[in-house]
Amino acid sequence: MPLVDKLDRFMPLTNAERDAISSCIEPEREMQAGGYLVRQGEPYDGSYVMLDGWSVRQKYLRDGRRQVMNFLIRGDAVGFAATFFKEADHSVMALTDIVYARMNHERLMRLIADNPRLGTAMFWSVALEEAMLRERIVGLGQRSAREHMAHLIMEMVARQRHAGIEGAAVHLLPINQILLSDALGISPVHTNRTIRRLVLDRLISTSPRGIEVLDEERLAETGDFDGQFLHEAGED
Amino acid sequence: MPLVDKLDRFMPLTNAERDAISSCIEPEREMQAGGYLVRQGEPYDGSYVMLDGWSVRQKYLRDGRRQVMNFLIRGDAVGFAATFFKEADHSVMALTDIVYARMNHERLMRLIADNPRLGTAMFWSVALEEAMLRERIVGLGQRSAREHMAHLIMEMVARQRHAGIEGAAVHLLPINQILLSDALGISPVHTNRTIRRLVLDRLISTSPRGIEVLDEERLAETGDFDGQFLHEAGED
DNA sequence: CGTGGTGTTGAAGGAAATCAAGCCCGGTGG
DNA sequence: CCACCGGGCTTGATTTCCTTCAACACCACG
Repeated sequence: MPLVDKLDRFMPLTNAERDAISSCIEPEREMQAGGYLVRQGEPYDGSYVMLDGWSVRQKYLRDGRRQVMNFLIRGDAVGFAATFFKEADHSVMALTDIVYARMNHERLMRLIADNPRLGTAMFWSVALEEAMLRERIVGLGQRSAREHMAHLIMEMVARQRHAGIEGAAVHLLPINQILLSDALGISPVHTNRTIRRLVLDRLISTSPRGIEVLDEERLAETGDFDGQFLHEAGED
Repeated sequence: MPLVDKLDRFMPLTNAERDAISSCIEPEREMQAGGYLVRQGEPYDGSYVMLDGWSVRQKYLRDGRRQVMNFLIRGDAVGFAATFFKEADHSVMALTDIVYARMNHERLMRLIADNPRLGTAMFWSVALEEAMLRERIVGLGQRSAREHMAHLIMEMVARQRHAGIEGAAVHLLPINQILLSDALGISPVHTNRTIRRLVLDRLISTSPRGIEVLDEERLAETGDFDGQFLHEAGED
């Protein structure tokens, strides 16, 4: 199970622990691109795990502007900490057709109570999400469009790799330029120019299906990306 | 205890629960302005609660640029979820002389195991932190300097009010313009001009000690601030 | 009475937004 | 079959916001 694998990356779990978490995951469901896992302004319906496909976490302002917080892939949890809020302050929308599962929250909380190690692992997962938000803040606040874009692409490559998504699909992002511009906080036109320049410099290439990374090393360099913030290796 | 009061705002706690949490808080300590609770690149030393004064959560890039994530006041937890990381990806620095306390993390985790309601409350606190980070992302990505500044000031006013900091001090922020510029992701010069314009419009006033809010309603309006994201009222 | 940190303001330059036009391509319908 | 349409991508020209550079005022402090 993707979530179990993700936690295992941080803290090797016993088989019993793996089974325990898995037992909180309800049967798989599917959703079409454009569907919502969480709707801004409405109550949380529960918490979920992404099993396949891409989603986006985004927030609309009253006047229609949109900010993309993050992209979600296999193994990412949705609304785990936030279910306690009475209504969602942002949305989570399926970007492609996705496979996901509901988590039985009560059961999970009970398991955490019985096994503190699982609690630690879940807290780690929440802290990881926070670290990614902080990285987006740094990108938006301090980095130029070019740096920020390079950083975001590298982040997605690294996350997909961690999630065990390998092969040709690794580098392809199902993200169009409008979406990307709302993630980087810049206009679509400027997004396009920035992409073109990265292509010209042979750092990435584009195709109708998305962006492909050509030179990871130089892309990481231009984005000042080091992956440390993903806390790849666990503490112990 | 400020942390207890904060959790209590979300989910009314029994006296036993209040005592339980308080029992995890070690004796008060003090730190001078400029000291560090968490140092970027070094291991977490533990987790803390702010009891008085102001701190700032910030991250430095390799080339010296700095981004401020957030300001911390009474009742805010530091490093609660993140202690599990092997090293900190950001710093928390005392902005004024502060009073704080260490949390006994193991004991707290054990209490959470024994009382799921406490776990829920702690998760809520973490989710609240996340919500504030998301709001900073929206501000940096979509709002103009003027909107963002108005929003940030209103956020700090609301948070201080929630933390029970009343009276004349409510509106005064011990934040200089350089710090503010690193929070808003703009240059110090532009920060100054933006402040001046807010003063000219009689939304705020400045004094050697900081910023004072003159017209909360119009300031909230120009910042598109609604406070919903602070999830003031608990779910039930 | 210098000295350094902070705030303020003007002028010039640059990064990104906006406005505008045209392209490619897949879908749809006459 | 082809005309038409719309969504996404691309590029040029102009404008706006913000940065950078520079100078100076203020004040706490040694």
